[in-house]
Amino acid sequence: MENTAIEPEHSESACKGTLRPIRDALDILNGKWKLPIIVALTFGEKRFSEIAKEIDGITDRMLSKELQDLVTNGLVKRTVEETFPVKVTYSLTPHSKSLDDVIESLRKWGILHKSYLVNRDK
Amino acid sequence: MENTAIEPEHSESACKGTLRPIRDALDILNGKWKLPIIVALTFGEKRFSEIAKEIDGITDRMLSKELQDLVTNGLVKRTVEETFPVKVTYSLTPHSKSLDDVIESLRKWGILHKSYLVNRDK
DNA sequence: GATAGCACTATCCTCTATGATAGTACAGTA
DNA sequence: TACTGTACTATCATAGAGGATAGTGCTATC
Repeated sequence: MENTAIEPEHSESACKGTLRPIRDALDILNGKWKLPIIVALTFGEKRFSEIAKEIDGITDRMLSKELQDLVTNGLVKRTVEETFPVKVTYSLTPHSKSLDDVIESLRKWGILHKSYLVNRDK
Repeated sequence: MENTAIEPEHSESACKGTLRPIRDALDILNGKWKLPIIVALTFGEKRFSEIAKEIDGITDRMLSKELQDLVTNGLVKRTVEETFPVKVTYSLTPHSKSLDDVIESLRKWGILHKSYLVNRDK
């Protein structure tokens, strides 16, 4: 057993190295609503009910919870204007703007996938 | 009430138009494992157990199930070599290669997010 | 003969994401 | 006075994602 396919135990595989940041990203962006919420806010700051109106099917409960998550992770800023009644506004942070490429590539791929399905099913 | 902010009911908001393909994409790529599996296969075709080795934490059951999903959606090709014993190989399809941009942007953002966290917490 | 690898499948179980519904406190409007 | 809008929170329920464990039929290896 002098040379049973020596594994490079010192340097992990390139694959694992690539996988790590991707899994980190997915941990933050997981779920059905986080990216849609961020996308909605790329069109400008919005109030709670305005976001709800843009995203079909989301419930108040989900929107509230996901917004909190996003604020905690530094991806959304919550601003309260001390008027009567208070006005609450949500907007993107510089950090969430760095998601532009992710969003754009996902959008393009969504379109591509749809046309793929059309071609396949005919 | 002659002009109470007429909504453009004919043309939906730009926001909703952008959201649709993104939600389509997320529907296909959802879950913890699909993208990691595709990433693993970008490093070349692999056998079942080889994929399992690259992706920490995945169980056989999940890998099997997710691979089936991916094959169904045209994102992975399953090849059986009729040797003894049979050798099963998984590889990407041309269509899944169109995910390159998504994966690369996600990888970059994962790295960026990590350094964001480091800067924020100090 | 025992064990290990391969590519799975079958059960069972738990937990979390998501959904449905209702309620709150206040203000403005008809 | 009744209703609506705003920005939520609370409670309850459920489907399904995901995990743990074991088994299968075959072969190759110790």
